[in-house]
Amino acid sequence: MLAKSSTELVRQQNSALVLSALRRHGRLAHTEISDATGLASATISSITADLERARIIEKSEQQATVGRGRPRVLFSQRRNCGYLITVIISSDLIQYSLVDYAGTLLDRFSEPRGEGGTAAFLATISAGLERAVERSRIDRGSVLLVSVSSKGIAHPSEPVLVWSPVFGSQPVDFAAALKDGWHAKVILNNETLLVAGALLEREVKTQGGGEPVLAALSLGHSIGLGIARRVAGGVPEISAPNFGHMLHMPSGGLCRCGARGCVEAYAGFYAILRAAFEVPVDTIPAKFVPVAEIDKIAARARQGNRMAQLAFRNAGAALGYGLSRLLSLHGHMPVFITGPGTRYQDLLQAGIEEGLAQTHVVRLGGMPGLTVVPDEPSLVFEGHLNLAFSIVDQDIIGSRQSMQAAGE
Amino acid sequence: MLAKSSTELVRQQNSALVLSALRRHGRLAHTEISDATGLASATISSITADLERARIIEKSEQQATVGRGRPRVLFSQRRNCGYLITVIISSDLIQYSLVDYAGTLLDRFSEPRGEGGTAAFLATISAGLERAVERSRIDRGSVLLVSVSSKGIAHPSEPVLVWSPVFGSQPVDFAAALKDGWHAKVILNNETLLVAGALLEREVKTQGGGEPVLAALSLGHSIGLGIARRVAGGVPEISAPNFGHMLHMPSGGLCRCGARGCVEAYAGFYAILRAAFEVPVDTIPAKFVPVAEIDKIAARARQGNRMAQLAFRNAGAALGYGLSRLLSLHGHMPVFITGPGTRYQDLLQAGIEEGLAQTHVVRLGGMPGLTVVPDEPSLVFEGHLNLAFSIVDQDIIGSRQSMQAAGE
DNA sequence: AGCTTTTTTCTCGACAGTCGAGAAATTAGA
DNA sequence: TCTAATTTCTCGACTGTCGAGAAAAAAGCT
Repeated sequence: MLAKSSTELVRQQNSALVLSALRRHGRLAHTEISDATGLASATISSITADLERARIIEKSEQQATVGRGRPRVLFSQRRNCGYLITVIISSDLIQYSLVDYAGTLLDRFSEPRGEGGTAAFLATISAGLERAVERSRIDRGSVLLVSVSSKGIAHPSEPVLVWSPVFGSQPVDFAAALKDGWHAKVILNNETLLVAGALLEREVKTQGGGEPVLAALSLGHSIGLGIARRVAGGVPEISAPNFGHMLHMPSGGLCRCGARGCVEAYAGFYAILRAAFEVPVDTIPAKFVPVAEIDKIAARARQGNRMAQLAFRNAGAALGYGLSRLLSLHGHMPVFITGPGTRYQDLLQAGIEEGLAQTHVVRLGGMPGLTVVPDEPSLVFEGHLNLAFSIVDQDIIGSRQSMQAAGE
Repeated sequence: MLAKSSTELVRQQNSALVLSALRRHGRLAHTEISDATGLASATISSITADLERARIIEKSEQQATVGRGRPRVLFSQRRNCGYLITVIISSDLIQYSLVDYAGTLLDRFSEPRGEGGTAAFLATISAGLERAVERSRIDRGSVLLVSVSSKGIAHPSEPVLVWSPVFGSQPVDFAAALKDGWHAKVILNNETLLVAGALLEREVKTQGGGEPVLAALSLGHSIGLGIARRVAGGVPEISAPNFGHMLHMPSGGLCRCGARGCVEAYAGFYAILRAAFEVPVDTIPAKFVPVAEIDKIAARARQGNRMAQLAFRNAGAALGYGLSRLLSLHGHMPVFITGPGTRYQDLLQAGIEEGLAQTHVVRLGGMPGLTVVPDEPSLVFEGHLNLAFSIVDQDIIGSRQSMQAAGE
């Protein structure tokens, strides 16, 4: 069923367009906004006047005043229009970042994630959020959005972690981490989904004509995958399929998730460890493997140790077969590999390519582009900002009465 | 990048809404359209007046005149506003159907698809299309759309068959089947994609609140899969992943496509034949297997023949593992099984469930709904109409100047 | 038959939004 | 001080949606 349209929705859409142009380029003049959005100059006047009245954007006083003619007035987001907190959960740490509405990082700190069940975990996060606002003396009510990322599977609409390596299928509802005084919306996304979104945005920025779809593959203790697709004239579509726990080998090695034969049970760090030491594949996987441990195996492999080489090669093959299935089911697309596992790319590459090579998709469409992108943490943060601000902007514009009221 | 909006687009969107309501319910009164679309009565007046002026819809004279009050005037599509030809290509036949703008079937005939290369094949279709318009004495120029379906992989935007069981990776461009005098747009879609689209539309009609996503699995000589997803307030999103040639078993049985270990090489009719007769899995697959042949094997299996039973069970397992991968990469969704292979469902079922059961997605989300829907041909045709008319309507509305001009 | 009731369609004016054109503003340079 | 250049701002025309109520037309009632 299609949705009906109206003139008000037109204004909403075009306001969003103006804000997103401001996000992308930061601090724009009237004419520049007009060029970037394709809207008529008069429309820009009207929209910016509205947004200014609603205290969402402001004219920045400092103007470079270069060239002749009437000096341009630059618009930018009002910094204290609202705040955003990103919460990046990794296996041992939780990182909190406080960002203002203009997108500048105000504060960042990390805390150990601690032991205990989901309740203790949520309490830790709750405390972390409190600390974040108190350190910068910010009103809880002015935090518009808390954007959480984690490994595992997020509920498609609620901020609930449906499955995670640590808590299994015990659900974690991050909305419960906000106590009284907070009005923020909470969103939760898979970490690699954010990476895919960030990579897509980078592609768009550098060369607009790039392929509008890509996959991000994160290698580490667990295996993450995100897909980002730019659809014509709309908000990009990003998703995080359950790649790490897709079936690789029926009745195969035991996985941390309890099932058998998952991709992760062959390509995760613990699986590489298991294979290198010829431990039976049905032994319970190690909870956590220090990277140094895998580094040692990699060193042995690079010195010619057959068993170590085979461990990496089999891990690569599991990834390659998995990627071939991804391409079969989602269409051909380039793959960007990231995460701590990229340091073993030399040992994995052959297996990955072997796994891909023999399948129908690859024979038909050619080997997909495989690009290593090492700096995962900054991609995750970038992905947080992209996604979070697009939601915040949408929400702010959506609540039109606020704009009307502020106009008084 | 978002697209800019304008008042004209609003009218386009709302006109499309009116036309789609007319498609769904056929022959509606002013008030009914208003109810169905949520638009104000005055807006309906304006839009219907426009569409009538543009000779797209008309008031149907015959009114049931039941109840008191001013009698309602019913609107419906003008039948001769344009025509649509669907071309359904199967392994041995090509079926042509001529449909008028109101959606009523005017003519239908089938022809053998013949032998020879792609050029001869296109010539056959070209002749078939000519025959279709001549039999009904319809002007070639008034055919708005030719909607073609086939097994295989269609190009995402062009009407080009990128890979097919018959022609392999030799491309077939159906646009070339239209000679001079034709102005029709040509679209090509995978057959099972249309089935998925039709099933989704049926779900929407019967119970609006059903899950907004489903997969259609077509079992036969080859294996087809379509996914249909209803996104909030938009046109449904349908796709046809390359499921049949997704990797099932590394270095496995030889497939018709030339690769090894595809799902089809275990679950296609020729694969069941191969397995039942214990032919080595690397023998060249049979070009075509009569259903009677598989029926015989099924009869033997039902009488307790172990080898025949195993052939079906393994086919089922290949499907089950494949479906588990589908659910991993596309999220949990119900599966509708169709095609000639559904007559062996009793023999396949156990294997399918076995393949699904052990994977992480199914352990987490439960066994997906598996529903058998036998009548594939009518689903294919339904899918053609759904998709084709949504495109035709969009095009007609999109060309606004035609509406203005006709208004003179 | 004539009046009332009921239901539907049609019309009008208010309001929101976009656009093009051109006026107003403001600076650099002659 | 004047002119050219450049940007912002404003005005009127146009398109579109909406609510309210007028107009139309059939059924029922007296």
